[in-house]
Amino acid sequence: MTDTDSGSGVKSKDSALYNAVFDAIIEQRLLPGARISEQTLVEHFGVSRTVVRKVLQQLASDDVLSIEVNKGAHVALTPPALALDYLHTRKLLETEVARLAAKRITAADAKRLYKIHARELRYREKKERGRMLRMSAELHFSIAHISANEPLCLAARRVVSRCELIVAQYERPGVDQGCACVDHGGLIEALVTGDADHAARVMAEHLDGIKDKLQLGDSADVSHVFARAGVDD
Amino acid sequence: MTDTDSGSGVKSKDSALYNAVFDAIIEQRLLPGARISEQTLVEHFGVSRTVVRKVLQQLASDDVLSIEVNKGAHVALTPPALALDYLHTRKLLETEVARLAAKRITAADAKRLYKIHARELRYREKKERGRMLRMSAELHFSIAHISANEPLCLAARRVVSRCELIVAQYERPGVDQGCACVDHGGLIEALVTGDADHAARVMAEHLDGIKDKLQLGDSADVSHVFARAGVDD
DNA sequence: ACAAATCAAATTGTATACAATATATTCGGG
DNA sequence: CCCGAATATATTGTATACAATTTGATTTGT
Repeated sequence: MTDTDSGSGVKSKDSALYNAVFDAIIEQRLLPGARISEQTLVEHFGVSRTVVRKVLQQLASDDVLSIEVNKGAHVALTPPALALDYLHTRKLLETEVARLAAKRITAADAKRLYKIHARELRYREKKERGRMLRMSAELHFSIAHISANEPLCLAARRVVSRCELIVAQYERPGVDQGCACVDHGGLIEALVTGDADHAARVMAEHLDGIKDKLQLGDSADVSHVFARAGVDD
Repeated sequence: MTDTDSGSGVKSKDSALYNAVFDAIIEQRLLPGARISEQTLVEHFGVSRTVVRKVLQQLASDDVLSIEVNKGAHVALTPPALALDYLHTRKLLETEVARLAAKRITAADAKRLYKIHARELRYREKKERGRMLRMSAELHFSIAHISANEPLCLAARRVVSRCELIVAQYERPGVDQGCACVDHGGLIEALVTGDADHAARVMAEHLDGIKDKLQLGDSADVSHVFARAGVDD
């Protein structure tokens, strides 16, 4: 996202902090459930708690972290049932995003998308999983932006962000995962076609593909958390 | 909304302030564009600017007011093009809400909806327009709640709220307006049917009805602002 | 009298200080 | 040795103080 500033009262100083934390979360350097203390951010960024707290509130309203009273901020942790709701909502929003984007996409837009996709693939090569995920999200944000419907775009952004966390939480350990980012090429092609229904269909398939790679079936199963075993406490 | 507290770090003290401002906006005691100074809220509610500012941020993230740096908070003002985007997004979200709600609605849920609708009609009788609008919004919130999809519900809530402001801004002065709240009876009936597609269709028609009552056609037309004429420039 | 510049008041942004709560540690008992 | 209560530490919530910016009034010049 280029302009995190626009919209509601965010000074550029803040957005550095916002972006730093946001990126850390999306790139899985901070995993779901991880605590984020105010003090840490204060020391790391040299700003007062006032602005730290403001940014944390922002991130909470953007669905990537949750704040509990007197307990502080944690990277959002999503129970299986809620995860399904997010995936459902994401599909609703992003299929419509795809429809609108297909109708409005310009050559310049397409070029930007391909550029992001290229970067994504490059990080994939270099095994820089975090950066790859960041680019994947960026691609979805950019498509939402092209839809040129601000409220839809913002809603999509929230849901997409949270779904990145859901992937982090529920992805099958073994699976190459590839993030289904190979789909992205086809998705962009579908958009440039200009066929709204086709684009929506491809987006839907892409999202179904992501869902299928998750381990959400049996809600009680958290065994994969201890997958890299051998470690006794 | 019963529990504004849950979700992200809001202490009950705050939600009194939040609800007061939110209601004032929805009930059109504060019209789009109206300035909301921090000092005013501090004096009226006996809390510090810290919590006032926090609540204002919340309201901004809920799309009912906008905050500009160094200029403070204003009740959200929506340009015509953006209004159309909101109406479009609302339709997308609320038709899906209707679908899910139809599948999940219980007898108790239906009873609650009818109760709200009754109150709405009563305020309509008493010509208490503000309260009526509040109930109208409450009804839509409740339906969203029944859908039992949290992210969808929250997104719908934001968009519905903002659309109330859009109505306030663009409603034709003469038209009885009735808020199309007479539709609500039929909407509830459609939901209790349990037929998801039917419910979605009725919701869509309801929203189209609201849109038709607005003066959004020619984006450059702001003449109605000076409708109660006699005033030459 | 009107316009522009200057100054004063008010309002918002940020930092810090204090209060309340939660977490970690220590000490005592079983 | 382990468990629980009490205390100490750390962290969050709130209020206040100071800085920066904006807004409105006053003054000055033409």
